[in-house]
Amino acid sequence: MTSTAPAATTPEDLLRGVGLRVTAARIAALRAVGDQQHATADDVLSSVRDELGTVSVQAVYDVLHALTDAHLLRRIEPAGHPARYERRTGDNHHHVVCRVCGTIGDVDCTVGHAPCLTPNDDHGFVIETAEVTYWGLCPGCSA
Amino acid sequence: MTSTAPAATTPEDLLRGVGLRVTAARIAALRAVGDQQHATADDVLSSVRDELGTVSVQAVYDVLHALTDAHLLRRIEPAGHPARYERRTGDNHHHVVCRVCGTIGDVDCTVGHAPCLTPNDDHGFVIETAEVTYWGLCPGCSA
DNA sequence: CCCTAAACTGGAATCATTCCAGTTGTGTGA
DNA sequence: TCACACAACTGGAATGATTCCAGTTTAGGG
Repeated sequence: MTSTAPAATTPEDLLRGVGLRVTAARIAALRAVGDQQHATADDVLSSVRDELGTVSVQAVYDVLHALTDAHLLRRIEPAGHPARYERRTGDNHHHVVCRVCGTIGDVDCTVGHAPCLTPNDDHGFVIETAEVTYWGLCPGCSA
Repeated sequence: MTSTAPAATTPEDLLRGVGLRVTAARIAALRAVGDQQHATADDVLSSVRDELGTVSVQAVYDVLHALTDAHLLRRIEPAGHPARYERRTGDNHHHVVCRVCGTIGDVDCTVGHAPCLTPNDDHGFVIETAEVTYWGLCPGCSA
């Protein structure tokens, strides 16, 4: 680790920036997801416990909700898998999910900027976002 | 309703066509999903029970799996909602989900045929399908 | 440095779905 | 036409992710 760069936004600053109280659990969770992109709530729980000792399950869910609501984290929920969290927020990127092992990769939206965002028949729905999930096999499982 | 056309493929024929045994539960489930597009397992359970009397929870899940595996049904799983089943299979259509009430609408893929199917960086994944979910508000909830 | 709302604890509950072991029923081969 | 093997179904218990709840602790503004 040896956190060299003092200039980079610290977890504390991030939290204060969105008006959230600074707590050990939040800092630890933020770092956990930074270290392990696409972490599950359970991954975060282990990671936070490694760092802080005893932390309740509920605390981790609360933290993840708070951070997600504040847009410091983004939650993705691939069908048939527990929810996963990532730090890349704000950009319109999507995901590849491996059918075999569940590994997830990030995919940038290439065609223009928001390709399928405008269906011709929207059934009168007011559409806010389009989410693309690619299903396939990861390098390891396609062997 | 008044099922006039005798030529149309019957549930029995559909089942035999894919090599599945013809059972009352399967016929009822197939009709249930036909009547109520995007039905949940629970919707199907009620519907099948209305028609046949006592049917076990497990039977409905078994039936839905069998029909899904045989491509007579397609399963969709919007984040935060129980799985839903539909009869439109084989075509590459997508879904709009209402953030408020969970109502689902079908959306045909317009841009070309499979718009976002080819991300430029696929991380070495072998991609099989692309699934698009639009999130927004249905006509009722946007009022 | 004190107090209040926000955050956290720990245990029970919920919901969709699956597991399991025993019973029933479809449809094929004799 | 019928028996029998295996697929399908029964019913009850178990699972896994997540949430609810009521009481306790703590961050940080006044």
